Amino acid sequence: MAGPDTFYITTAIFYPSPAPPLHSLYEAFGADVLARYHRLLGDDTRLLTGMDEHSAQVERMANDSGVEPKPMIDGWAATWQATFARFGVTFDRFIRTTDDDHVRASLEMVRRAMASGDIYKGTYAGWYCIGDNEFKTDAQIVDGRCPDHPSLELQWIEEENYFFRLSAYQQRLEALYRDNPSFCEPEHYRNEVLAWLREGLRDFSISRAGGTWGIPFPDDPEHRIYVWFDALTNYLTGAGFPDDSVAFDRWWPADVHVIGMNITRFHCLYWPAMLMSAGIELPHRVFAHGFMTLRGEKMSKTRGNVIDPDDAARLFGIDGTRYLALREIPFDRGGDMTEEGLVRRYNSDLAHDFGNLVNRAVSMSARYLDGQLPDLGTPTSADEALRGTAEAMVARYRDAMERLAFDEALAAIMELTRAANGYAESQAPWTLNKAGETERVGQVLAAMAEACRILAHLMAPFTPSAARQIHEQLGVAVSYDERGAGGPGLAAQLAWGGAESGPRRTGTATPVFPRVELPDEVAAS
RNA sequence: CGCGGGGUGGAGCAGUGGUAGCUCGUCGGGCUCAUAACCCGAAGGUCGGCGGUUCGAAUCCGUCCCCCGCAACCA
Repeated sequence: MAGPDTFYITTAIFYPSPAPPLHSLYEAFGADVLARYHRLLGDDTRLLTGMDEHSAQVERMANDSGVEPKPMIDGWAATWQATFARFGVTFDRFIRTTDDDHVRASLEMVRRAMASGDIYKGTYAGWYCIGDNEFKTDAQIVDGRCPDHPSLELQWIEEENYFFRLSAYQQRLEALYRDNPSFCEPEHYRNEVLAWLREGLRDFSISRAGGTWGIPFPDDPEHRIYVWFDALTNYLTGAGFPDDSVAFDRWWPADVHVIGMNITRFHCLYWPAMLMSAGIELPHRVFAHGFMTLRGEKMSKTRGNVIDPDDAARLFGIDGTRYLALREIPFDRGGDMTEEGLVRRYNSDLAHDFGNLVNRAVSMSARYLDGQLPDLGTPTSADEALRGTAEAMVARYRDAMERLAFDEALAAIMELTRAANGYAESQAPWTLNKAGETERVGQVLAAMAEACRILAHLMAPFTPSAARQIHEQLGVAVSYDERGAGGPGLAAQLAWGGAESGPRRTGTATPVFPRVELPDEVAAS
């Protein structure tokens, strides 16, 4: 491992809709925090996200509206990209499965599977709804009918399809999980995958006949490539496959695919088999995150309880929204949220504990020291204790970040924050100032500012613009860019008394996370 | 018996054999630098039920009950 390491992160590609709801952004937040963290570490980092555009639903919606699918989703994709960017998601590419290079990548993957003898023509049989123009699985059928078109008789249709020989990969996938169980994390979702593996793998259909929306199957234009060889392949396209071998060698294999827990079957069984068939290295790991619920209910369009991220941002700001999503909903298992809980968490963590800590340090520095912050000086035992807590929390944070345990990383931040507030209380610089002990006042405020400087670095992946504002108020010259790249490396920045600390002039104390009130209409609902 | 996850003080969680911890909330006190913030202390749990193993179980075994996810617009 010489030179800067590369780190390639992907999100799943999202199912098309006019604009992203908060629960889709949740996955992007997690991936972005990880990307920013790796940039801060000094890794050469790439974040890929995008949209899965070749769905029957898209074709149908376009037909219903009397428009072509492509122009319709061009607008949707533009909105998604703009929203992601607005919420600070620093993707390097927003891939669309209609992109030309992606079409080439998908075709190449099918060709390679064919060359390996893993594709054959078989019969796909099932109940077909002429209202949806799509096959329905048993579980989708209610009382023998399509729930969306109960007046129509389902048709039993047998169709010639191409199949991928997943069954041939049973032993190789078993070996994969035996030798490298962390390929799929966290463990509770891996257990489910292992259970599927024990049940035995069945070949899956990779084409659909008819239709014009989708990538034509190689040498058989009557068929379109069905979702798997189209969607999953995006991770390769995003790394340069198949045209740019220099980029591909650099980025592939991906370090982590961040996905939702509903698609582990495809990423943890189908995908590695497809890559084995194509003779391509496997990604290092697939990380499945849990889902967020609102007041105990799954978010869905039908229930009408999806959250518009801009509504959240109006109340909590972009940074606050990012923070709350990852703090309230443990990434590895999901969780429930309520409006009251979010407001309480925001005020408690960001406004009252963290924001207020920074505000106390900066305003006392201005008031007692005329903004001239001295060096840390010779530490007292209280100073040493604060430093010890800082070092312990940095270690805990880094361990948690490696595991994508963002809620734990944030808990470590809050523990250091509380320790710093306690330090302020016990050292009482306001009392020292009255007693004229100006040297000790400077030392205490320098220690508080040092804790804040480190805390802002730890917060930076989660709340990038707030972290920047805090560093400005502390008088710290940040050397990394808006995306978190180009700094001196996190190890140096996080050391107590390390890079970017020392004597300096502090700025004006301005609340970075103003307290918020629960809006009446939300409180009443 | 489809497959997974989970049931711990008011809420959300940690805790895989040996005095039950954390955050929020509640109550009391302190401080006054600060965003009516901060700090300290207290109350509150027979760890879903029953049975078993053990000197000793939230923690191991058995069984039962309940909730959630895996299939549907949806991450």
